[in-house]
Amino acid sequence: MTIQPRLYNGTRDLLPADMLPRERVLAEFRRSFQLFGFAPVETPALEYLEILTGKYGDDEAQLLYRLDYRNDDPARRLALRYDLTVPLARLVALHPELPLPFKRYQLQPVWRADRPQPHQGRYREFMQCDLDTVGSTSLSADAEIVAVCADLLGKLELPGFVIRLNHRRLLGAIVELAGLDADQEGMVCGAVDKLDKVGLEGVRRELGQRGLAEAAVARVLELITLPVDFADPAALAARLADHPAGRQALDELRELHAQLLALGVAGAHLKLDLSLARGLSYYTGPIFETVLPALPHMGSLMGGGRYDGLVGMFLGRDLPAVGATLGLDRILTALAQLRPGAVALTPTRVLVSRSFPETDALALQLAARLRASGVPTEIALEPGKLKKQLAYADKQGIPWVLVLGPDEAAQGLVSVRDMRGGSQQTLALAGLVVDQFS
RNA sequence: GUGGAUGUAGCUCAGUCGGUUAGAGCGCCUGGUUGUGGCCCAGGAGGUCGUGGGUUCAAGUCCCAUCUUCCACCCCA
Repeated sequence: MTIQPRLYNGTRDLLPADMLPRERVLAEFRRSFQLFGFAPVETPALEYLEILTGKYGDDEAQLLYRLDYRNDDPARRLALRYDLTVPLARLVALHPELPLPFKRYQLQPVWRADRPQPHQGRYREFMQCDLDTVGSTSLSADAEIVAVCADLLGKLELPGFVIRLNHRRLLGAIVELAGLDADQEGMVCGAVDKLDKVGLEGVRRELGQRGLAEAAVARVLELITLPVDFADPAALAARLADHPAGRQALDELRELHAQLLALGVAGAHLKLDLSLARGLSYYTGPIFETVLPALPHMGSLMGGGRYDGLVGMFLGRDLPAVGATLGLDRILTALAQLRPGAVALTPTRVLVSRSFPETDALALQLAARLRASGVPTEIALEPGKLKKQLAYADKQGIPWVLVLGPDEAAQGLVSVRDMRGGSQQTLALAGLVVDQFS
């Protein structure tokens, strides 16, 4: 009786062909984060349920994985973390000794109980790559976060990525100017967020269906479709003339934009977009999100914003914060869809074959020498037919095979076979140039 | 969570109006002697037809249930 091997939907095994590109991208992430002075942390997969609840919005109850463990005691209920931002807020509140501003990055999986859609890079267990600055109200903190993300997306050669920028208080101003109550903001933003997907009429229909008066709908649509441009937001600014908070939010976005340009982010990647809303309820200031025009079915690859009230929920006093999340799995899915091609199955560059007892020790010594020079090297673990060893190298995509038999050994030589081209040459064993293998 | 599909060999899929030992391509294994992969040739292994019921003389094929996976929406990474 064997147990049926199976995977929970929305989780996956990552094979070498998945992990090798993944590790490359992760290394790039770490490098960029540290280059901007962010330091790594990790937090537990498990948190007390009460830490996580009440932070994420309407669908939270449905999406949070609660653990069926000590469910009798409400104070001890546990859940799998849903993101890395709330655990960070909890961490900061628990470590008041940390010097501020605290700049940290965190690369860890999170869990969400929604319906998986692999083609959209959507899973129940997925890796989030977070970057946050806690303890600064400066717009430079916001700018830095966005700049790191732009830097990374550029390095990964994601074509034409667009960072949409908006401001929570600007959305609030629009709702007020449309003559609506503040408690309708969430609903309005939710509908407005779909503008680029369902179009103007789609948004109009949804707002109508949700009970908004026609006149109010018209005012909302008029405001969010105002021609907006960082360089010349005149029309919007005019409409906000009598709304100081909205006016200030717009000024903040313009300042953010100016700093991003100064930090070297290309203006073509930046777009002021009044329809960007974002569902997480903890955002309070500038918000941003990145999608790829080439892959409209894919959700956002990166998203974030300022959340000045979240840490205060744990600390008792507000501590400002701003951060972003990069979706590693989604980025890798996007890259695979945009640039399909052969992927490596192994890091091995050289296979040292073994078919001859009399030169076996010599072959092992050769492998040791290559490794000492930094060349990822395998030895044939089961000496035998050379044919099988070559077939193995071929299937694994190992580019070089070395053959060191009695013929070669007698003259101090080694045969070097190029598996991709199919050519082979015999070189002096002592003068082997390892550079050609790396 | 809402709506729609799907399930036959490791993978991608055929399988007629229900009818006898369920097929193909790819992959895998062995061989085509003596130290050489890919291409070619010859052979071979591998299937509870997702699962459980039902209809029928007879079910991969029809009906019901269930599970699985996928797609769109919702939301987001």
